[in-house]
Amino acid sequence: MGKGFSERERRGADRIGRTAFMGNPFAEFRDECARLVKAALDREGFSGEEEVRLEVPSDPSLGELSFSTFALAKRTKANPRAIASRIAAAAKEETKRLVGRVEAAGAGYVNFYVGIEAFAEALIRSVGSEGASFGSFQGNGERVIVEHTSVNPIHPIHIGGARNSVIGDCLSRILRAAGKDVRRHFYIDDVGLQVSQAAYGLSMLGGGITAGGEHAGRRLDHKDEYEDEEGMGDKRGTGDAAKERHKGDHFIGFVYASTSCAINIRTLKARIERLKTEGKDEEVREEIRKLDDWVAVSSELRERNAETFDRILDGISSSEDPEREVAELLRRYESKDPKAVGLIRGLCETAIEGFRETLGRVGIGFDSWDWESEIASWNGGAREVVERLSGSGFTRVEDGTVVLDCEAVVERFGLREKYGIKTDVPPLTLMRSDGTTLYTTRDIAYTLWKFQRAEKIVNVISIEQKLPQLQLKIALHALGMGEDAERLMHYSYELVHLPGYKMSGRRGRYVTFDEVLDEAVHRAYREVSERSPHLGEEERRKISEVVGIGAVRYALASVAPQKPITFTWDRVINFEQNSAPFIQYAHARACNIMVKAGGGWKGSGADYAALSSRYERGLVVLLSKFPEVVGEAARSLRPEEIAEYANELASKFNLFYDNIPVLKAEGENVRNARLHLVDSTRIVLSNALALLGVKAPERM
RNA sequence: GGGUCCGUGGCGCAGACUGGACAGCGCGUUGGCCUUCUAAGUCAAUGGUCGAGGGUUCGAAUCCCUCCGGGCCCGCCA
Repeated sequence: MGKGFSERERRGADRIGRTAFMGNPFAEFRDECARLVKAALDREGFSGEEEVRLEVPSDPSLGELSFSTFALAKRTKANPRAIASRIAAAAKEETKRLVGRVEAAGAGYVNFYVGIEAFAEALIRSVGSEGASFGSFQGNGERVIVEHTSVNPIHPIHIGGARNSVIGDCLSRILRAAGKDVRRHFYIDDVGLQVSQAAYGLSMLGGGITAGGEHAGRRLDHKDEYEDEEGMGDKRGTGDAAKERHKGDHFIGFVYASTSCAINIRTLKARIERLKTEGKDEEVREEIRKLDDWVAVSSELRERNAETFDRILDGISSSEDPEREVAELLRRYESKDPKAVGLIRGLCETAIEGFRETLGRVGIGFDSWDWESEIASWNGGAREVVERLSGSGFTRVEDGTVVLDCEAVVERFGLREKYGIKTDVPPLTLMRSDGTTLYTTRDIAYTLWKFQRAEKIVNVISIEQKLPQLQLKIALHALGMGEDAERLMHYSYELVHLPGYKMSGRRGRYVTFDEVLDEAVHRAYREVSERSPHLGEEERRKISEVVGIGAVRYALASVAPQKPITFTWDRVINFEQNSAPFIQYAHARACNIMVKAGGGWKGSGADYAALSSRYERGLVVLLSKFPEVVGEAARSLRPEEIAEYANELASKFNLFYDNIPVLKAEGENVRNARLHLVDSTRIVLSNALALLGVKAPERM
């Protein structure tokens, strides 16, 4: 898309694309073309022109790169077509290495074609010698923290959170390939009001949700569930009853939804009574609508697990003031009261255990799990932020709360234009009247912590938090850390919607990542069994895991992050073209050829000049672009570019596969050249998939 | 209401930061291709006023302005 992030934010992402490459035949070809154009311009008397810009022609038959003469023609009042022919003619006089042909074409273009013999050999050498690291390069070792996922430990990771995880993980892989020293951080928001609410509900069940507790007793075996039922197509945002019984994060999600539901119903009822006595009919109707919504939620929840729901409901009904008790629990947790710590930490540990299981299954790991309580709360970090900001003169005290006047900071440091702010930035409440801190305050403390460990920070956080992330930067300026703010990026992405409604953790309405993965693997298994009945059961299971999970990862990584996604099973689990399985299949085909070829061909001669068909040329050229694609994806932080590249490469390979015989090629040296090409394709497909965190099976 | 992001064939997307040669791809629909390296493939046909209107430019899906439609945000939630 390219519009999602400002140029300022992109600069924050660094100019990785300009870093020196190890083996990069296409960059060499590009340099050679530029040199030819410059030399030709000099010969023809167009001296002192600025940097030569080359474009990729719209049609491969027009060459691999082209130079357009329109701008030059405009300046010199000459005919663009005539300039093009003069440049082409002059360029033909120069010595060339990777450039094969130069031609004038169209109304004013000079087209450059690779000389396939030299170029293919250069490419195949590079890929062969670099192998799995072809496409990645040495960077400056700059430390980058990528914070991603960071879902609240009060419900399982749903499909929206999964988008965050996959994007964050792909970004980490791509930045690492670009030579950054990447650390992946998960921020555990254990201090918030929501966690306290979940823990409060949990306390009504007498604790005990971890292994050995009453719910763990009904643990199901994963395998049983596999063949459980034909499909889960009718399950929509109602949770997964089986998972709720055996996976802690799912159970916590249920407890949290039940608690927030019970509290909301109770609060709304009280408010409606009060409004009625005050005769505010309009507002009464409004509140009744909200109540109706929550009553509907309550019956959904009750249907899932009546016993647990009723116990929570009873507990909350008999409480004098549940909202106050939740706030009290949070206050006690922030002051590290042992009982509160035991309760909340237990809940969080259980939830995180569930996250680890889910994320581990899709190959997502972290270098650091950062507890908000430890980094921002118990060590006084957030308190210190409040104090330092108070000393900055930009805060005021309102009704016992401490508030940061963001607008004043924006004015003082001239941030309006810098951050594209067109309206007033709302003030940020830093501290509640009961002395507890708010999320963004703790996030400021966390950010200071991160800057002690890295030069750059990328926060993968949904678009919903755009304003608080801006306020965070503003707060850094207020602290005199404006330069650090420049090295902090909010990498935002749009939400995943469900067809009828928005996902809501508080309402327990979400499609979990676990159920999507289960369903994907289930469908992949059916697919594999149908297509490859000759494979053994064990291998079919393995392949379906890789294929199903790859499909989900690809679906989430391949859509530009600033586009909202509406969840449908068919969309997230696709096995046809433009999917991970399509790419994996191309890889498996390439592997198959290599297996059948054996190893004897490697040392013998190869005729690279024979790789002259449009299929082979196209493949060679596309392979050679991989390093630049990686550099570009890293520069612009766009994993979807890798996805698209991999898809295009698979597509080009399929064309080659269907049109050009390899094992039955005529002539030993031609066969060898093609085998080199297939092997290079295999390696690059595998490297590209690796950047997306997708495994490349050798058979499917 | 204000801000912001998005709007490309029936559906889902790429192309936009960095303007260039007839706007690509998938799904769908219709019709072909497995005695040749895996048909999760491939070929052909079908289908688009690039939301609308202005402007800048030799040239605009791309840059600028206005408008229309949708997502998101505007809390002592996160």
